[in-house]
Amino acid sequence: MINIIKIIIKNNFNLKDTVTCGQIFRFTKEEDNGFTIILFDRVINIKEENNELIILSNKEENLREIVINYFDLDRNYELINKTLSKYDKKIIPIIEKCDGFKMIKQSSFETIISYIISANNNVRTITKVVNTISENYGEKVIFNNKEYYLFPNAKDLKNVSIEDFRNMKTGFRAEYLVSIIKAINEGTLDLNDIYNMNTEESLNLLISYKGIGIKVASCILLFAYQKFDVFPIDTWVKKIMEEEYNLKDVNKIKEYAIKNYKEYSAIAIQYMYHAKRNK
DNA sequence: CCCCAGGTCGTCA
DNA sequence: TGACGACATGGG
Repeated sequence: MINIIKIIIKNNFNLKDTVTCGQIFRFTKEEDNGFTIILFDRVINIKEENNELIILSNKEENLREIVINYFDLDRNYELINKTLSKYDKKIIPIIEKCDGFKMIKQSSFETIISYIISANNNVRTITKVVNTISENYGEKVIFNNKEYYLFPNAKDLKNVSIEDFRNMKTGFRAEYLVSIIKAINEGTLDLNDIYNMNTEESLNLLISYKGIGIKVASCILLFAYQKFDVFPIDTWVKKIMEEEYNLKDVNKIKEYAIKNYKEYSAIAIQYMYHAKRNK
């Protein structure tokens, strides 16, 4: 039988907002307010209870470490939030709405594929497409007597054609997916190299691939590589920055973020996104 | 039939 | 460099 792992929550942790805010796409909300999430090589069920996280998984190996790492539970967000509010008083109510919010550390390959699909798309559709790809090419996992499918790795997608991707409703992004999957399988692109690169180098590398522009590259570096000095400015962030700060132009927003949010600009922008999109 | 969604590409000046 | 239309798909 499956063992239960319990993790005591030391700092604030808002499981619901962290999971549902649009960082990740492969989860389901359960009736008991817990979540079932597919991450890396396993499926977990997680819920909050009496200041503890209760976790079940189909795979116990390193489960505690993997969950703590995935939800970034050891990072001091109090300090980050203090830094953000230091030069910008207007962001304080936004930060308060994001209390307990963590930046999830995702699989690099899954993040790249998901965020190429995210271009000019909405969260619901992205979720549907990413799940379809997983169901067709990912490893099947049984958990709680239900079938789940892991996100496929690059080798699993080696022979998937543009037409195949089109049939999975990726739209015009199909050729971009095929192209970068080929680069990874041929070894011209090694996703692990990016961990050792600085932000500018890694941005330049990523945007050299078709389908990855500055916004998608920023999301990849934020969500998979924990580079916080990027600017994932999407339509929602543009809206809130125009309403609250009277900043229309993307470059003006960047300028403001560099000046006021320093090395944590991406987290500030993520807070803005969350505050605006999730009302 | 319109507009919009975690934008990017190619083209033209 | 900067502006601008096209691009697949689904929902409001």
